[in-house]
Amino acid sequence: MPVTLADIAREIGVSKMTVSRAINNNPLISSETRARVLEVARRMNYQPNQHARALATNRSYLIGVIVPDLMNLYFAEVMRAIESITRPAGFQLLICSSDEDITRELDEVEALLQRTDGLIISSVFPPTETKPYRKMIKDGAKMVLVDRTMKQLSCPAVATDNVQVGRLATEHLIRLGHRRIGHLRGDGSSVSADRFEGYKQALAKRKLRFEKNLVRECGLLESEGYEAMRSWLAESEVPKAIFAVNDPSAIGAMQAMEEVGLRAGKDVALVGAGNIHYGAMLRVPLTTISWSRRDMGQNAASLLIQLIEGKSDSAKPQHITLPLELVIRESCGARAKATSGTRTAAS
Amino acid sequence: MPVTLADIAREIGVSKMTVSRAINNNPLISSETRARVLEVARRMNYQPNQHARALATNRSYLIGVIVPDLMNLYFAEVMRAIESITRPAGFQLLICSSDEDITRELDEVEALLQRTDGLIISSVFPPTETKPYRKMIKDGAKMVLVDRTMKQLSCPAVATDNVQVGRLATEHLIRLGHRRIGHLRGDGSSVSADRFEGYKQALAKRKLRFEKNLVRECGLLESEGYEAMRSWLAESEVPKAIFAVNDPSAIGAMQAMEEVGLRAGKDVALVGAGNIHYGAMLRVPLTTISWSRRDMGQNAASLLIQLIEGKSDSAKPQHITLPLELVIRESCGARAKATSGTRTAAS
DNA sequence: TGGCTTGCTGTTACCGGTAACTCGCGCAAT
DNA sequence: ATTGCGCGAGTTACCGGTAACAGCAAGCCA
Repeated sequence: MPVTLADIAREIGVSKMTVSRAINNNPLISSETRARVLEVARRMNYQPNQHARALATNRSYLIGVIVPDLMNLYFAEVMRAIESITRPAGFQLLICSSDEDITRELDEVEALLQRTDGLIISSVFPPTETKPYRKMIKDGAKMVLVDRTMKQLSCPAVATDNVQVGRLATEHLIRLGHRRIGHLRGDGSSVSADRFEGYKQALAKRKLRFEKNLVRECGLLESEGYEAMRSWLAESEVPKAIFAVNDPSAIGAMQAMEEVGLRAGKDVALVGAGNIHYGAMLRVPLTTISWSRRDMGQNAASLLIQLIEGKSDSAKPQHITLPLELVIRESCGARAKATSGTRTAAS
Repeated sequence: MPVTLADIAREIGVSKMTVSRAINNNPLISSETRARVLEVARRMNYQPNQHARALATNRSYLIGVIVPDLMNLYFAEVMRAIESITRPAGFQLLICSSDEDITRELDEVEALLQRTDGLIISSVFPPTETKPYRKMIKDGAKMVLVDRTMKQLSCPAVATDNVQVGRLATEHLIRLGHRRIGHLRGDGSSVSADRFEGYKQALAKRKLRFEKNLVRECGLLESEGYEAMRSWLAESEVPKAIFAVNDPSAIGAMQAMEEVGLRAGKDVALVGAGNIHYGAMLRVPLTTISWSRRDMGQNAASLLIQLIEGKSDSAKPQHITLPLELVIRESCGARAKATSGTRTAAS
């Protein structure tokens, strides 16, 4: 049904190849012929078959993106930034969500590798389990890690120093006078582990004792933050200051607190991480650690395109670390004047 | 580099076709042969080339989704619902954002039609301009409209009755005692037009005069709601009650109000539409009109899959309209007791 | 005039699958 | 013994592009 190169060729009386060359702006063709072909192509509403093209050239001009959670606006911002680079470069995005699930992530990755030129992954994998990815990279898979990285993996990556994230958040709470500081510690992913490590380092630096029962397991989803805080509230005394592994979990925790009449910033000092879009507009504006989602996405996209175009030295993959800043709002109890929060550059 | 059917065939000493049949569970093959093939395929880590398959079968198992705004969590919820249906059916999603831009939407649609089996579109087009889509559908394009529909287009669609949305919101404000009700009226899209129409109908029904200067042009993005309200505040008196075309614009307007010391729910009664995720958690929880994003996405996905599988009667495309409810929170000034808001079924 | 570029176009084969048809063989029925 | 049938596997062609090479006329120089 759709028009093919052959149809156009027949119509004008030239070969398929000539038409192909005209369409692709190949210089080995006279400008009159090209003009004629393009005119007819337009008239017949020719649309190249992308699958055929991909099969012949082994390039699909598709980039796969795997994020852990579509409902986390943090990733929406990163994707938007990715798109701002890939789109002008002629790539389209195949976006998938792993829903913070390892098995699902692996499924997605394997499916996407077949149909894309490369992947941008925010991986849910624990930092130790790099085997599957190691293998894929050895087999020539082109991928870039973003936000959630695996240090031992020889693969370009864009992230923040998550140990530093944990330290900044915890130190801020210590500075506010708190001595018993709790932590909602996320899952087994590298981000969670690193932020937890930063939390411990901050305590150690100020000679505060690390208490195991001040740390609660919790996922990275808002719903998980909510559940974690609910059970914490039900089971024991909750500390007066808490660093939550990320903004969604902090927001979930905040909700659970409100349900029992506790208010963040007054009864419990709360700090998150990620600076998601609605953080400043919440009932209690969220104090958080911030970094540029735009730089994150744009850098990741550029790195991947370099990989795809073969313009990067694959011997030593580039790792980009983004600078952090502390954004002080009300949830930590240090009332900020400006609505948008006081920003303190760091690291 | 990657393993192909031919490699496996050579390895075992059978034909490509036999391998293909084994992989695709074709019954015309002995179970011993199949077992042997599958074993070798697994051992060699065979991954079928999707482009070749798509070229040969004219099926890509890709579904394109075009939404107006990735940062609007409303659409994140819809996409998630779409995925919950398409994924088990074996399709992957190619997600694009039109950024509320007509030209860009058309670009995306044309690009996606080439590589997908069908599209789910939340169209930014004004309801009158249906020509491009009409043509594509005539040419056999498979598409389903979601949320933003075009009534004159013969194409399956899932949406709400947006006139009703405008009426419910406006009537609620009237019920609260307001007589001069303003409206942030969105753009030229059908949703905006319909909600505006509902606003006017509600006024007419209560014999309230429609005042042109109580209606302000505004887009559907949060930033546009913010800008619209800012200039409104700068230029003239803002009415004591406002129906904003959707939640993001309402939230943007709320921010602009806060900047000049006005508080939604106290100084100005504000109602949005869409019930986005953070609506209940905002500094001033947002009163809104709600409908199921889950049903919306799931229905749209099912309709499209029916279209693709050829199981639907394409003569009369199905239109699904979702029921509405009013969710009363604080921004309208009617203080609700429960945090989650009072829900009133309607329509 | 012959040989050599140069510039444009055509030919052939191939990318990696699949549809549709063909073929050979064993076995039951005639 | 012949026929017919069904099963399992192979052959061939094609999906719609593109790479690589071949061909061919005009133009230039010796």
